[in-house]
Formats: sequence, structure tokens, C-alpha cells
Amino acid sequence: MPGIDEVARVAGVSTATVSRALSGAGHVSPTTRERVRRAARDLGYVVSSSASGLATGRTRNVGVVIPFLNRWFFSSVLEGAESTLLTHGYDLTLYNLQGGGAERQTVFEHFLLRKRVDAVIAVSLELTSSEVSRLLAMKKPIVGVGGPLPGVRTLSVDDVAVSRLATEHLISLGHRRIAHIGGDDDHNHDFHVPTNRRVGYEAALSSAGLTPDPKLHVAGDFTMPGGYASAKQLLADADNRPTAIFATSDEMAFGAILAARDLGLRVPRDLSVIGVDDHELSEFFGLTTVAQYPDLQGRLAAEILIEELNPTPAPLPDINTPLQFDLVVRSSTAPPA
Amino acid sequence: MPGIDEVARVAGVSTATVSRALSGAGHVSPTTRERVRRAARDLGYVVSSSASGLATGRTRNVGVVIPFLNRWFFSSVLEGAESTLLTHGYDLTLYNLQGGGAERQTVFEHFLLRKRVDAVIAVSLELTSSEVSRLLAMKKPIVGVGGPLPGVRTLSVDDVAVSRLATEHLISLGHRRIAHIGGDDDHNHDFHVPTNRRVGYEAALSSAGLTPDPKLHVAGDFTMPGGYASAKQLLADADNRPTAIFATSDEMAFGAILAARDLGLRVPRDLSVIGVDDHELSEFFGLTTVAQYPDLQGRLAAEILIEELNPTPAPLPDINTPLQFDLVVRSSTAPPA
DNA sequence: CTGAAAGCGCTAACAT
DNA sequence: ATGTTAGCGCTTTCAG
Repeated sequence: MPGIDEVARVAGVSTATVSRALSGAGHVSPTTRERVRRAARDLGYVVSSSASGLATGRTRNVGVVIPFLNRWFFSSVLEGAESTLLTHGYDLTLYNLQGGGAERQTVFEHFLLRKRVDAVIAVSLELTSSEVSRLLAMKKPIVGVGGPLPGVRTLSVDDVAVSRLATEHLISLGHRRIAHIGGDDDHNHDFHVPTNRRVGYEAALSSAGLTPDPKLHVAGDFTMPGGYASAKQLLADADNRPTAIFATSDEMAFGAILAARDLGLRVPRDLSVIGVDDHELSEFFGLTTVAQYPDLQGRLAAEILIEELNPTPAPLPDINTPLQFDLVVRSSTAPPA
Repeated sequence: MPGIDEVARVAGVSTATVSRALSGAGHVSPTTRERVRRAARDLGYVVSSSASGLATGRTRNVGVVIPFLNRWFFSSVLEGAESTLLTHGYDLTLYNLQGGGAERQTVFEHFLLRKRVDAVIAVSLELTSSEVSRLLAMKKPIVGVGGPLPGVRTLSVDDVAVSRLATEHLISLGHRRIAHIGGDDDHNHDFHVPTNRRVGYEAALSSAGLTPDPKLHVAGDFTMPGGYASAKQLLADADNRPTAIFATSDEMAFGAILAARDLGLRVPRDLSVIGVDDHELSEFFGLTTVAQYPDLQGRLAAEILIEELNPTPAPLPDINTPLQFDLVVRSSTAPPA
């Protein structure tokens, strides 16, 4: 494992020149640069990130704090962030943390703050203001994905608008009895997504002169089996059955579609179903949905941080950047029979 | 951001003592240790991992190279590895790389080797022997998950035995026309999982005196839509329809179940389906499957590395550790009608 | 049990 | 354009 001085010796220059030639900072003559490059390559030299990090104070490493790895939304965000960071020469250090707990504390104290990362992406995680301020005090840029964070640049869809859009689609098709599979409280601390989605749903109903019926709202857990169970419950009473279901995630919507089938109902003839996400399987299920783009969210988060880390950052987007979402109509919604 | 010397000053000791007190290495009197601890806490001191890494040559960071993030198997491995590493005080740096390509080269040259990680977990990725030997030359332990790697400790299920078990289950139920949805060549470079699974399937058939029928084998892509399409194809010819399908992944098996339903076939009365994985949704689908335990695989990989990184490592498992797998019978398999 | 001091390998002024 | 040199903040002999 050769060090920089060995490269310097072989190239016949000083270590400073090697550093400059290899990092691209500072002026080095093309010939020298080439000589250094070759020496480095021949020796199989790679810089020590610890040494370089110690000298510069920058680690070229971004921490990502994320509550789930095995859910489509989250793994998509992660994938987007990872590939962007990688192409910009940054590493990604992963912290898979749910809710609070001692583990979370540990991560903050002993990892994130350890000068291990230059910046943090917090996905659907509400940092306490003390966590945020410590990070900010260390000049570590943070960007949140999935909801507003106090004093932190965040990327999020307008959940109220998303569910209003979904609900209005059903209303415009002529539906009047529209059920909603929301999220349970377990998921609510993450930026109140379930609450906001419910608000949008009820607002859309009210605007259309419909009164939200509490019986048509059930809490789900964002999973397919959860959506299945919720839908079964909503569809149990054959007389008062809704003609449409708006599920707050595509996976729950898939469950609802399967539940309808098992009850002998045809989608969309007997029941319309709409979700939120545009999950990779939504096309397969023919699910109408409101697309959000988690991979782009991850990419964008990474790009913002990279820019902020730049010595001369370009102007950055608003502190609360609203994200795009689109209605994607497929075959799970239609006018009621 | 206080440094170690500030802690030393406040605690009234030398920096060496602070280091010893905080790291637990070397002898420090209980009183002193307590004083140092308090000083550190009061100042909000955390060690700089760059400085510590530079001084010790260890980063307490493990790299994980993994081809997919959004597939259940892989995210489960990752989750298992992450939580084990975290509880042992290691960070996890994520490299999401498929196949070969320049990106992969980059990661090896500029990241993994940058003294950034102490060890590497390679998930379902065939490292070239030059990659392996470079890593080994730098004394970086590697463990592979998902298949044998030349000269590297690996954890993997015996894919031949797995699919033999699955196929034998169907045979023992009385099935004779058993189809197989395998993997396509795109997935074959990862340790030949598809090939091995096919071998096991055919071996089981042969042992039972059945001749594998090439028409009953189709290549899949490990996804649910892929399994759906493959099953549709297998079931198209009503006269020569198989009575059972063995899919090489649970997600494809789910697709097969849905395809059967769409064709008006009842599972398991008209068609038995078995998969491999024990995916989190397998219970929901009532899928009989051969369980493997990716989260445990991730945990185990992490534990092995942590042990190997230990200055006085305990004896380690075999270079090729076979992993557990179990037949899990649910309601998707039954004797043929 | 504790302190002094020599690095770990690199970068960034500052010179030239 | 390149070299000299002083750290970056910690760990670890080596003394005591």
C-alpha cells in the first residue's frame, strides 16, 4: 500500500504536486500531471480517505437516515440518492432507523456527529430541533425528504393536494360513496402523511358537496395485506358498500383490488380503486394512482447537498421544495355501475 | 466542536488518558475515567473518525456491495447486515452496483480501496479474482453472500438442494407434470442461481423416474409480472397443462397464482404453486415455499466480519458455510385433482 | 496508572 | 508551476 510520498518519489516531484495533480486542485503542468498519474497508477496508489479527511475536514461521505429498506418508496429514494452520490464521488453511509429509541440516539451521537459524514439526508424522519441544530452547528447540510423539518431544506409532495387529486378523480367519475384507507398512527409521526392525506380526501368530498362518512374511513398500515383487510372490512356490508376506494398507498390499493376479487366484485365495474405512489407493480395491477417519484426525490436530495457542499454553491431551491405528482389513470377506476 | 485536548484540559488529564478512557483500551483508574467521561459529555465531544482512522488504520466502516435495493431478498440482507453492524459500532457504506461496467471499476478503485472500509460484504456479486486478491492484499476481510467466491468466505444456500426439495414436495403430492419458472441469463452471472435451481429441479424429476420436459421450463425475471407472464404461457395449452409450477422466486410464484386465477384455475385444486424465499407476502398469498433467511444471512455476514476484524478472532466458520432452508407448506400446494 | 511525544498520510498556505 | 512545511486530531509506544 504505497503512500503519497512514494508516488512523489517515483514521479520525481513533491508530495504537494502529487496531491494537486491527483485532486485537480491547483495548477500543475500537463506533463507533470501525466507523470504523476502514471506513477500513481503503476504503484496502485489510492488516497487514504482518513488522511485526506483529516487534512481537509471533508469526508466525501453523506449519511442517509431512513426508516425502512424493504418498502418500495424508501428503497427507491435510497437508490436515487445512492447513484447520484456515487457519480459525484460521494459515498453513502446508511442508517436504518425507525422512530425514536436509544438506537437512534446512538446514531446521532456516535456516528453522524463523528465527523463521519459531510451531510445528511433524512428520509421521512422527523428530527428533533436539537438534532437539527447540532447538525447545523457543525455546518453539516441536511435535506429532508418526505416532509417539512424545522429549519431544514426539504423535499415533499403536498399530501393534501395529492389526496385531493385522487379523490377528485373519483368524484369526477361520478362516485359518491368513496372510502378511504388511510394510515394508522404508527405512521403518523412521520410528517403526518396519513393525517394530511385524510384532510385532502375530506376537503375534496366537501368541495363536491359530499359529507365524509367516518364509516368509510379505515386505518391501514401501508402494506398489501393491510389494504386487503381494510378493504374487506369496507366492503363487508353489501348494502352500504362504497363504489370507490382511495388508498393512501399503492400497496394497500393492490390489497384492496385482491379483496374485491375475492368478494366477487369486478374492478372497476363494481369498485374503483385508486392509490398513491405509482409503485413498480401498479402497471401490472392496472392501478390508477397518483404518481410520486421517489427515485427522483432521492436524486434531487443528493444533488442539493452536493451543491451545498460545493465551495461556491449555486443558488439552491426553496427551503420547502414542492415535488411533482401526477394522476396516472389506468384500468382500476371507472364510473360507478 | 471541541477536540480531545479540550476534553483533556477540562478533565485535567493528558490527551492520551482521554483517548484511553473513552476507547476503553488501556488502564485508566475508575475515577479518572469518570471525570473524562463527564468532561466529554459536557463538551459534547465526539471523536473525529478521520483522525482516529488515520491513527489506527481502522475505519469501523464496512462496505456492502449489492446489485439491487428494491428486491425483497436484497433489502432483507441489507437490513440484517446494517442492524448487526450498527449494534457493533460499525457503519455501513452502501454500493449499489449491478454487473460489471465502468461504475463498478470506479467503486473498486476509488472507494473500497481508499481505506474507506475495513471489510466488504459482497452480495450476489461475483468479484473477479483480481478484485478479490487486491482486497485480500490490503488485509480487508471479505464475505460473500449468495454464492461461492474464489478464496473468499461465503454464505449461500445450496440451490440445487433447495429446488430439489421444492420439486420433491410436488412429486410427493402426486404431481407428474411439474413446470419450472426459472431465471433468465441476465440473472445467471450471479452465481448461476438459475442454473443450479434448474439442475435441482431436473434431478428431482429424474430420481422420481420423470423425464424433464423442456416445454415445461420457462425463463423468468424474478418479478411478479414476469412470473405472471411465464405462468400464462405454461398454462395456455389446456390439454397439456402442468398440474404444478415450481417458481424460482416467491415473487414469480405470486404472479403464477394470479395468472392461474385469471385463467379461472383454482389454486391448489387445479394448480399447485411453490416458490423459493418465504417473502414477506408469502403468507398473505398462502404460498408454499422453501424459506431462506436473507436477514439472517446479512446478520451472519456482518458477524463474521466483525469477528475477523477482531484483533484476536475466534475460529470462523467454514469457508463455504451452507445456509439453512426449510420447506414451508401453506395452501398453494395439494395433490392434483 | 498517567504523561510526553512521535507519528498516521495527506492538504494548504506560503515561498520561490 | 512546484517545493517546503506546518498542521488536521487522534492513538500509541515509551518513560516514569
